[in-house]
Amino acid sequence: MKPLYIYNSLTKKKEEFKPVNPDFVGLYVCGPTVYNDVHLGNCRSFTSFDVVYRYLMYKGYNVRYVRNITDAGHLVGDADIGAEDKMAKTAKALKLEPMEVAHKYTVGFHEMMQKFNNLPPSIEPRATGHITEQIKMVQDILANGYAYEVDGSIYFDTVKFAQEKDVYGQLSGRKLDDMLAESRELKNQGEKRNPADFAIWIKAEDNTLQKWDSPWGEGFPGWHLECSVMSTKYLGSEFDIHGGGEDLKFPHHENEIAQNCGACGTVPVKYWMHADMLLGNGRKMSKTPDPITGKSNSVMPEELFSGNNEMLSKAFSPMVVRFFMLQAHYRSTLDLSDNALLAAEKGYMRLMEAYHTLQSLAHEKKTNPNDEDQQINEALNNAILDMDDDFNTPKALSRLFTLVNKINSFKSGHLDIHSISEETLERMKKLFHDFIFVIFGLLDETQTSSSGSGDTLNGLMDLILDIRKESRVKKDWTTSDLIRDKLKELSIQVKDGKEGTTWMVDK
RNA sequence: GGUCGGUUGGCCGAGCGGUUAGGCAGAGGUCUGCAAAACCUCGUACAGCGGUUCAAAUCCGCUACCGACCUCCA
Repeated sequence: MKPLYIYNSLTKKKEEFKPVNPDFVGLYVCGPTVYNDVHLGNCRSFTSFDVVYRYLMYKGYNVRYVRNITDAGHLVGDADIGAEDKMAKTAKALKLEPMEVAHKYTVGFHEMMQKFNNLPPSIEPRATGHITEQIKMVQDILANGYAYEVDGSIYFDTVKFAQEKDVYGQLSGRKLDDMLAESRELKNQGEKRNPADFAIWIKAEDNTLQKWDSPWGEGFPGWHLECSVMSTKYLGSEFDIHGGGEDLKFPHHENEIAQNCGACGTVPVKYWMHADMLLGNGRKMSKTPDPITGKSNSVMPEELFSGNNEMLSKAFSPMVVRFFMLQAHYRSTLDLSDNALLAAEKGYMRLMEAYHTLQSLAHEKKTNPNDEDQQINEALNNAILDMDDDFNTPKALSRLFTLVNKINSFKSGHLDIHSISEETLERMKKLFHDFIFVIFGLLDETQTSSSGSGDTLNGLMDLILDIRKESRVKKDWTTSDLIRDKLKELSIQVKDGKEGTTWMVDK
């Protein structure tokens, strides 16, 4: 296996990936809090990690991919000063049971992941399904002296932890002293001994909707706890990769590390990966309304698929959006705009068309050695090296497009197919397929080829194009152009080539 | 205010010391009955200023602008 390099947010360096247990990979990704519909920004980061998951498997690793569903304990604001629970807020607003809210948005989330062709994780644990384990971890942390109880709530003692373990702040690049100095006068620290402390178990009020019995009375777990608990439970106290959005780095992931370390003394994750944000109007796409404009800049996936959004000139299909995301590196911000999506759509169609063309190329086993052969193999090799270099999908995609050019040239006869060996052609067919469908996870949304049989549309198109062919032979341009123009109106593009006419459904 | 990151041609985006991706749009050409598609050719972009170097979009410094995190967000 060729080495894989991953940029590790913890060390801020690219490092060679070496799994804790050879051939097995534990991958944990922070999932959604199911109190609201997923927006496109969420989809981007889940798609980024879907490619990571796919590529690890493609390399031959046996991957256990755990992605949680947060359905409890996620607060808006500070726990100690009476903040609102996200689940409860929605439940009250919609007059639903919290479990109903969770279910509704979990179903919606799954549907959306499917539309984007993201593979389901191996395990998708829920916070509410792991209350016992969370209580146990709170107890462990208490037993190790890194937490304290105040009136039925348990707080993580960040200051003590930071003093005793040289771990806190490493991931987010924060110094606890700085944090203390600046936040001293700003915040109401309530029950906490220190503003940097955070709740790991929160005492329930009378009107709290989701609450469980614990040694400290009725309450519910703190937000960061579920990830610590569930990653440990399913992947062990030390596992390979933990992914999430850049915005989760602090405080969520930093606190996660603190909890794990506070409970069992070890740092949980070898490689931290953070996906950068999707931008809308130059700003992070967020469900939370902008405090100045009062408007959310988030684009909902449905709006994209329907075109029902003022930013968009038309509808875009999920695979076009996926392609659009693949054209940027996961660690870069990505700017969504109508123009960019339009460009992605063209590129996606071109790639898919070339894929079909490639599959139809035949070789007569006679070879005139040429450097085309070498160029093609080089592009294929490089595409793999690009993926090995921190999952560089845009670069790998660019290699594919150099092949698109070759493929079209072979078809049109500008290049002789026999300037490459049969092995190279077969290798290109195989890898081109693998990249598009297996690694990038794209689906073929194009309707093509008159070669397909049995299909009504294909049959009709064969018939129509036959009639058109007849009229062209008779130089009846009026009829042939009428057919072409009317089909165009129906979004079917007719393409006359040297070896006959093909067609495709335009987006 | 603190911490971190970004600024690449008309747009989106790779590259992160020398060989100057890719997609889209644009110009010219080939092909075509005409188009479209495809193919060929073209555009010399790296925020500004200074420095290091034989060599900088890439390293260092300063300035400007933008953003993320520091409250909840993927």
